[in-house]
Amino acid sequence: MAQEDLFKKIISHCKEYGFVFPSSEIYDGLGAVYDYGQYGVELKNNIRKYWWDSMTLLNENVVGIDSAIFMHPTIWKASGHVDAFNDPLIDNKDSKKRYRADVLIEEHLARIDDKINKEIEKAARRFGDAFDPEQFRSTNPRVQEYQMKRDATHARFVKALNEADLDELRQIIIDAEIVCPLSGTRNWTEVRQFNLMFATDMGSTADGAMKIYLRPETAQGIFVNFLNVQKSGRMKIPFGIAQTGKAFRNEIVARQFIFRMREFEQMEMQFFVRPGEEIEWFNHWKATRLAWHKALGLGDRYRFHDHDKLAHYANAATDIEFEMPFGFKEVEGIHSRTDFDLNQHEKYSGKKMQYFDPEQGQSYTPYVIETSIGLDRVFLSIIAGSYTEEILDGGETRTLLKLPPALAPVKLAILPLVKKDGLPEKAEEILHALRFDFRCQYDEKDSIGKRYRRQDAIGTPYCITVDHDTLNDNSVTIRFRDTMCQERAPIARLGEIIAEKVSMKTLLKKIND
RNA sequence: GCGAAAAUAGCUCAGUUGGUAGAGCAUAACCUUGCCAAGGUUAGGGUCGCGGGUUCGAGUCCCGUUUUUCGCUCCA
Repeated sequence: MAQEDLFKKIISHCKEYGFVFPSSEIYDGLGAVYDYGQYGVELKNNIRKYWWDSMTLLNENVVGIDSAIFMHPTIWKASGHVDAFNDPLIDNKDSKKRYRADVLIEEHLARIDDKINKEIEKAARRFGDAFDPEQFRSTNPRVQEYQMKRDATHARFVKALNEADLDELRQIIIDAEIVCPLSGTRNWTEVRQFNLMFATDMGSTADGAMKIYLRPETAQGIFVNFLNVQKSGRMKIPFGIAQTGKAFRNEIVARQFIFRMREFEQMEMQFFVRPGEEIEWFNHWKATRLAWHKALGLGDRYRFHDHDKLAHYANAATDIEFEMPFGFKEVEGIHSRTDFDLNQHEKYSGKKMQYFDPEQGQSYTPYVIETSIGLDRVFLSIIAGSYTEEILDGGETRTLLKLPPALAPVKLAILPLVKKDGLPEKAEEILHALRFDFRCQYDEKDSIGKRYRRQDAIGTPYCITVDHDTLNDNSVTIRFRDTMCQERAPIARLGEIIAEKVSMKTLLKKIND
């Protein structure tokens, strides 16, 4: 099956079986926003719990918080989001390529620098040892001309950036005769600003209303609470703070189903360490996080993608990528963020963001290892990794989700073989005993085979079938989703048998295997 | 945001040179049956994405718009 077809089938399956619906569908939908349905929400909640428990139960030095989506606007200046999420973009009408206007101008300036340097190198070869580059630079007419042009453009550029003057940015590109690297033409559109943060007003709309942003990441809620948690929890370095929650980005292009949404959920953990020990911990979390993914049993579909080009604050970064139907895609990022964030908040807030280390007898700003994972992306990876179409002996196709049992929305279906002879009553009796422990479904409609397939489609790992023998010996059959095999078991032992298979504990233990 | 393609029932899709809207599966009820999507009878569900235009008449032709997919672009 072509990968593209597979992706379409997965999207259809998600809608048809109540996992994911397009938002506001009866009003034509809302771009890149999706709702989770009755089974989707269970799966999503289970994934979140798996992550949360793996962080806060398996690491005694990791605790959780839940910070607000609204935060003080200065936080986003300190984090760099106000600047970095405001890209001035310009399109070339001929090549249809889009560029960042500021990058085009910076590249133009760099080309002038190259020309100047080449002139200097040429002169150096000509004049030999007696050559004074600085004197040449300040006297040679050609270099002077380049330099003047460069300085003039640079001055206008800086001014335009500071004043966010988009028309002036475009004018600089036109005046400097910058051409599209692809088409070679100067046929440019207007420069447009795309702010990737959603903004709203807090307080009255009269004077004094404050423009605030919906958080584009949950990490900053952790950084600003770093000292609150450390002091109130008597935490000692190294320690971590975990948080899950919604984040919002006004993506220019948001596509590929729930892979890139404008409203999405992150699961982030910031781990605070001693400066100098960050690479060791970076490697520790890299291994730990990959093990978490692999414990799901979706096969060898993960890989690391180390960043060659690091963000200005990072000294190591890697992604964990999953092989989606549309290629290997980032599901989780692991970054060594140095002390950048805490330093920034110290600078902007004026509050000391340091930790006194009793063992070292001194204060320092901790370094941070971040693990940042997209809940919706994990959801997609699990659906994509477990969606299976199986050709049976009869030539029929069976569609099933081979979900990890601990994450399955429904753990157990309880099915009377026939809708008479007291079997439904017996089945309901079993249902009422087990539903305190497991999400169960009762179904008596249609043939038993059809009911099995319905459960396969939503990934229910086990079906309990009540037959005529049940009435005599109080035993039932357990039918397994992946193999379609059946085993007979006494009703009294069902709870214990199923619990062992579907508990979060069983999944968590696999991380260390 | 640009370009291309698409949009008909919950899903997958037919729909002839323009002439009253169809199938399979799914859903619900009943009968029959009973271990892997069985059969029968019946029912519900679509102003054909939306808005204009051409026409006696538009699912079909034209324009606009929205949404989706693919490519470009962006991705802390």
